[in-house]
Amino acid sequence: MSRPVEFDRDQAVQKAVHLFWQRGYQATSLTDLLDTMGLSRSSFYAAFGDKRGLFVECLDVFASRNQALLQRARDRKPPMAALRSYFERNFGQTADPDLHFGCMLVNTVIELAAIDQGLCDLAGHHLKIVQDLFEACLGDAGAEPEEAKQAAAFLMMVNEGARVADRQRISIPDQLARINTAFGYVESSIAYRNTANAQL
Amino acid sequence: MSRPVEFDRDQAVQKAVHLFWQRGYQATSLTDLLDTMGLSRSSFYAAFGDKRGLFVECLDVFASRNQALLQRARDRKPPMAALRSYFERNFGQTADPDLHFGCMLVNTVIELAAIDQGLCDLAGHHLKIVQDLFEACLGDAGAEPEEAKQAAAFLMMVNEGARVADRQRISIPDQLARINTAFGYVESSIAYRNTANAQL
DNA sequence: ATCTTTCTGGAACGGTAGGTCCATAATTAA
DNA sequence: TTAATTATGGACCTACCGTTCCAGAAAGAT
Repeated sequence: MSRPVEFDRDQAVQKAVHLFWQRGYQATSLTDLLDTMGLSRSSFYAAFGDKRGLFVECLDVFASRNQALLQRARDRKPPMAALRSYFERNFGQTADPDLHFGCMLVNTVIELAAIDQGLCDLAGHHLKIVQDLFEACLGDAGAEPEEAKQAAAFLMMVNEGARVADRQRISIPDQLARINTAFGYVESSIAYRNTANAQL
Repeated sequence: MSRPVEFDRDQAVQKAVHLFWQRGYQATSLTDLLDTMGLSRSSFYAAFGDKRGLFVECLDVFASRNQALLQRARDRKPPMAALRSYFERNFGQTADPDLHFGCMLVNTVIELAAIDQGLCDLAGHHLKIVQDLFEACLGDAGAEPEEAKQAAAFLMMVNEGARVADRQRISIPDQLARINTAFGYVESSIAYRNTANAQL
């Protein structure tokens, strides 16, 4: 009974993610969303509640895609290589400026810190999960627990910093060089620790 | 002849800086600004042109204060200590959450990247000047030119990353630990280079 | 074919945004 | 004291914001 929904919900959310990712929360108007998602006001409110509700859903989608990216690399490569590929893939992949929007989670934290604490905390929560993944990789790579925690926090700081430069359209070689510098530091630190332990 | 301006322009700009720093460009309404700065709409438009014009002025004020902070430290301390104090002062100074707004330049880059390229570029320009100051300090500390450039880019990435966490109200000890980790990496790298050179 | 249910497009809502304008108040020079 | 000039407060403007609502279109069940 009754008429079925005409639009593809998942696909509509994907497009919304792209828009929010690019322009942020405040600068994305409902009209922009409706045009991009290709549905009418009524359908929108019936399906998503309101703009903020859709944004929450988009944050979740973005975060789980992001986590899956790292998790898949972790399943397929040695731990440090997986970490590196996560960074390099996020930043060096393409020269198309239309794909350099930084990280939606980082963007959200910055834009909404003083505006909407709930959304900011949600984004922070997702970032924390990624940081935990960093820590797990570092543990796999032979870092001791305390060192893994410290290095993971450091890598998250690097990640966040890189995302800022990403939005400034830094050149890809410069970006990769910076990431390489950071990884060089971390790896030599772990290697040193491993060597020292081996000598005990 | 004629009636003089009643408000203190510099003081009004200071208050505007604080507001924009905290809330960003879009979320700060003209009404907010007028209330905080304590002047009327007419006076505002006569003195600053429009909201965007005031924001440009605020970016400049913020940037020059920021540069002066580092420059003064550089005049008074050894170069690496000056760098460190810049980071520690920006992040560890106070537990008052009302002072942890990150960096207005970083916030601007993130918020306005896809919205107002002119403002984003202006903020990026100011950040580049700070990065050049980093490079100069590292040169003073004995890093070779190429290494100084690389490490300065790295430190800017750290700076930007730290600002993101700052907006998430990360605890001060955690923040200082991350900064300490980053500086440990840089310093040991430079020290290693210096030692290796000495052995030639 | 009809009934029922649900989705859909678009008009309309109150609120607020940034910006303009003008009558009035305040000040200095003569 | 008066004339000239400029700052000021506040009403007003248009445009757009997110949201609500409703009449009507579309589709499944019988």
